[in-house]
Amino acid sequence: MVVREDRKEQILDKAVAVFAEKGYYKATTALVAKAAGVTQPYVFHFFKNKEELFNAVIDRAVGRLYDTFMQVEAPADQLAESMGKAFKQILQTNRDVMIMVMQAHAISEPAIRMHVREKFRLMNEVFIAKFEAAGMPNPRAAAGHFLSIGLLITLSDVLELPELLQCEKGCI
Amino acid sequence: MVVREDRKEQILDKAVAVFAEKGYYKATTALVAKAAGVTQPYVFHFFKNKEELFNAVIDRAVGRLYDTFMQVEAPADQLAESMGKAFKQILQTNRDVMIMVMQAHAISEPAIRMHVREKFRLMNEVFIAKFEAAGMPNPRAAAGHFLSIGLLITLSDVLELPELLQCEKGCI
DNA sequence: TATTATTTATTTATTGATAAATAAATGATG
DNA sequence: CATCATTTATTTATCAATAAATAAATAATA
Repeated sequence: MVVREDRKEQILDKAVAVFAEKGYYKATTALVAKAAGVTQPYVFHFFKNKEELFNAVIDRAVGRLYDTFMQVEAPADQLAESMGKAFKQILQTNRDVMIMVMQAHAISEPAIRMHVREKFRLMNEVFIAKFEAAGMPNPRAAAGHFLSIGLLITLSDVLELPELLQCEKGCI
Repeated sequence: MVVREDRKEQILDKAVAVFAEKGYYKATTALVAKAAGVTQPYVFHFFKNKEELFNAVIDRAVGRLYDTFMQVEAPADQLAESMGKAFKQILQTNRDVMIMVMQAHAISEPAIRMHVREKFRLMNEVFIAKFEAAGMPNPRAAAGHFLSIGLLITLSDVLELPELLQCEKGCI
């Protein structure tokens, strides 16, 4: 027997990996439950439905990404590169989080779509602010480019095509 | 009554829109059938299963993208920009094709994943060759960057967040 | 402190819906 | 009438979600 909040955290914790590996539709609530060590119906004791579960997991995941990027400190001319490295670092330390967030826009469920949209809108705003504060010349362009790198890294990782990131001299 | 091949083409033709709008899992074979003006079970007369249908649709879609990019002619120093514009053009003229291809890697079905992987591997190769032939300095980097722009444009479009592409001076 | 009441955690069993896929029947046409 | 096109009817499987039941923990009270 575990107190409610702990159990909920535990489910959220384990769900990321399931959603990242299987994708929203193939990630059954039974699989999430199993990963968390509880029974399938019990998941619905904490989350109204599967969509709400997913959105809660997304909240945490985006929070993680957010924290990591906010920690990056570098002079304007190196910030973009440092942030890019942070992306690759996250892929190594928190792969599930990255994969899940960077593929979330492919889910057509309206409630999820709306939620994901808001997350990306916010992330973009935050990135622009950070790049701007660092005194970068084109913060909006940099933010967009930064996101696009995240998408490419994820694509490369998911499809197991490292050559997509491979370029001439050290690259990214 | 229509001859077999025509009907098959018709199904493939209509399926793109359904897959693009709904995503693989929410795009039921019934919806595809309805869009093509046939009954649901009849779809299986042309495709062994849903996965095969999807892969066939992807083949066509990638072919379209391929054709469009191959048509782009520009001197080395303007090629990247011209290709970027081609992306945006495709989004306007063949939105479904673009959306579908650029989100296909989020499908976890092994047979589809493998197929999509091969398509991207090939596209990347082709892009590199094109950039190289044009005499661009870093063809691999350019190809990767090019793909990443495609991903970002798609994200921006799907989430209805035009600001992700908005940057300081005209942009992309 | 022993006993009872009440809450909180969790499971088992079940339902209803959806969707892919198969098989059998019907219709058209050369 | 034989062949190809197409539909109707049906099966099977999967899964989210609900409901009912059990077990464990905590609180109340005598």
